[in-house]
Amino acid sequence: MIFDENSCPVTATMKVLGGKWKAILINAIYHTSPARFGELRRSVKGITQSMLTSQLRELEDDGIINRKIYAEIPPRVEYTLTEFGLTLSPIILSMADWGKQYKLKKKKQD
Amino acid sequence: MIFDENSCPVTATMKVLGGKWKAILINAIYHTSPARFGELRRSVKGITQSMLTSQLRELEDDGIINRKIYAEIPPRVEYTLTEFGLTLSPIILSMADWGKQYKLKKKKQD
DNA sequence: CGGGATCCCTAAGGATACTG
DNA sequence: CAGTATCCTTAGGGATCCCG
Repeated sequence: MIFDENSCPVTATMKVLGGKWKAILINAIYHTSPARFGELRRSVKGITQSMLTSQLRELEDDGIINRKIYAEIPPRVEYTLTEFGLTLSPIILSMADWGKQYKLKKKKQD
Repeated sequence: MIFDENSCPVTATMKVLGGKWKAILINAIYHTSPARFGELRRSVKGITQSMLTSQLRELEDDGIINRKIYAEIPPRVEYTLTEFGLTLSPIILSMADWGKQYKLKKKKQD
């Protein structure tokens, strides 16, 4: 069997939620919907403004999240998962599950 | 709610199957078990020997795959998923599923 | 408040040659 | 056959400053 990087659907998924921040951002928006920009910046520990902006844009381009702008002063922007983004939740939730098991396993090794 | 990079189980999972090759390698070994080194090098298109070696080592260190060495000439090494590695299959399979939907969606956008 | 623009640096990834 | 060992390139990520 041939596993081509460009045709592999698993790799396609990894491109969408890969990198250091996307999975955690999807998870955060999933639990904090709607989520404001500053709210995410505070709750997602360690992320910089520029990374938060760029990752949110890429998620938006991929159809995972919605960006709703309110014409107010001061400005307000709210992020929510799209319907398509919600189809990721089984993956995110099972990843969260597995991550917990993995941490337990790691502790035993020490 | 606080989402800490170091405590987030989703991030922990991403560290295990993140990067360019690990998810596709797990998928490949899942479908080609036991998988020999050269076999993987041929079937996983585009991967180099050094990347294949390093990624397999990291997966082994994480307890995802087994590495069985046969004391033969010429040498033979077989890789299989561990029991713990098999617990990843729901994630991998749902990622494969989702990736297909994502590709369909992308095509429509063009 | 929610960004954009710019510059910078490390680490992930890749190419090549050699070996038990 | 299944790797090591080196060297090299790039892009992911980060810091800082500026703006409507």
